[in-house]
Amino acid sequence: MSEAVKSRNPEATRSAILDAAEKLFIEYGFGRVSISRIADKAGVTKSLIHHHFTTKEKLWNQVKMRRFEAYTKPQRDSLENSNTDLDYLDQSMRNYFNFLLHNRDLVRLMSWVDLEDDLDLIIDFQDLLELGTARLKERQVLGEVRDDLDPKMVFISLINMIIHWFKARPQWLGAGQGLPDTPATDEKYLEVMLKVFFEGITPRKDS
Amino acid sequence: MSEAVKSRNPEATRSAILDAAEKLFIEYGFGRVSISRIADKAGVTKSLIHHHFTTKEKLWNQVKMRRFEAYTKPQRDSLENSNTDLDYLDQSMRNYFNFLLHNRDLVRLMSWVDLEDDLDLIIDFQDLLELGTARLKERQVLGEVRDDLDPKMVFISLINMIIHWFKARPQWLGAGQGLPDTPATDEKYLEVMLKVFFEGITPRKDS
DNA sequence: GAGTGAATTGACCGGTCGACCAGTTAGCTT
DNA sequence: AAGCTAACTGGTCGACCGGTCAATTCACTC
Repeated sequence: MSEAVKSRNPEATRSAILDAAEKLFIEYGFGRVSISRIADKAGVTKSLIHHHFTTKEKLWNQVKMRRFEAYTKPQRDSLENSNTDLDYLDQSMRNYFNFLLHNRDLVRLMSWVDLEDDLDLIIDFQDLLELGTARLKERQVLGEVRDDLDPKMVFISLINMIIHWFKARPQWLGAGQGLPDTPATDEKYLEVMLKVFFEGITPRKDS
Repeated sequence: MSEAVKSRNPEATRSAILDAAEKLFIEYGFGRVSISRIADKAGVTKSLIHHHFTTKEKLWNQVKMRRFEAYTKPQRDSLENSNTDLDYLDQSMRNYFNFLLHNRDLVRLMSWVDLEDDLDLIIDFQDLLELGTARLKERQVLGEVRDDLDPKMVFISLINMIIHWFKARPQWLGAGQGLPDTPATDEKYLEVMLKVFFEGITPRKDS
């Protein structure tokens, strides 16, 4: 113990509890995780968790909030950025894809949240939807995007193609057979998806 | 009681239990549902559930199996069908979309299963992936589908666009604001998605 | 350095969990 | 009608659940 460690550090224990809870909740889901288990993993007494978070349900909320805020904020910033030509959109999608690739536990968390009905968290997604739609509309008036497509729906189907790749990834890659679980597979999906998407939204000159 | 009802009907009680368990598991997830609750809903004693299914985990497996078999079988039949021109593919996708639209609890069940790691169920999906890919390949050699696209990935992104619409539907439609929760919204998404998809996979003549 | 309030502890609560088991009952075979 | 097997019941088990509480310990202020 060369470092002088404060024997009391409420903020550190708080986040230690949140870290442990996050890992367990994401892995097993709220219902299958007990407070004692979280306490063990965090190296803390059960009562201390109740002291800091009152109830299991509230702890779960804090876990979700903390993680989602770190997610939606940079996402929103990115969408609010001014430059939105198609090359930039392409790059944004790649960024988003790679972000989820390296934050698969976040995707899992989103899946759990989908299955509950947490109204608080939905609002953030509405914001993102509005922003993304606005960006697509800008391109539409410039004639770079087919004008017979509702931009809102285009944005949603785009997001769906990306997110659901990671949500259902174990299913497609699973069981050894089928697709190999390598970065190359992710890359291949990304390329095909982008090709289909951009070819699909840009207007045709022929026929 | 005009009907003569057998006082013992093991097959009926079995499926009564399965029905009750299915509804509860799909709604709240495995971890949040207790055997007693299932017993109550099924109008049956707790012990009887253990008699028929031994353990809670095994009951959950039976629930999943029963529901997924009823799902994958017609799906496989449809994909094995001979006619596979693009119009037919279009119709298949509409059918699949509408099927999920009227079986949203099945989508929920799929979401729960995604979050666990049930290796048994994955195999069925592998089969469907192979079949769908083969169908797309047939069209590719005929020049109806761009040949720079990996058919496997095309099929996956197609499925992703459909399934994830229903998985994330509450999120997009939620909170009152945003998109209205009406059949018209589903219809609109379907149309945009199909337009983008077909435009995206067919070869261009220009440039 | 006395006092104060939050951090932390361990013991404990009633309730419910999944599972088990001994015993009863009904439907079938012969 | 006897006998057997599977369906079904009620009671009970120990473990663990989420949550509470009183008591202790520490870091800080004045």
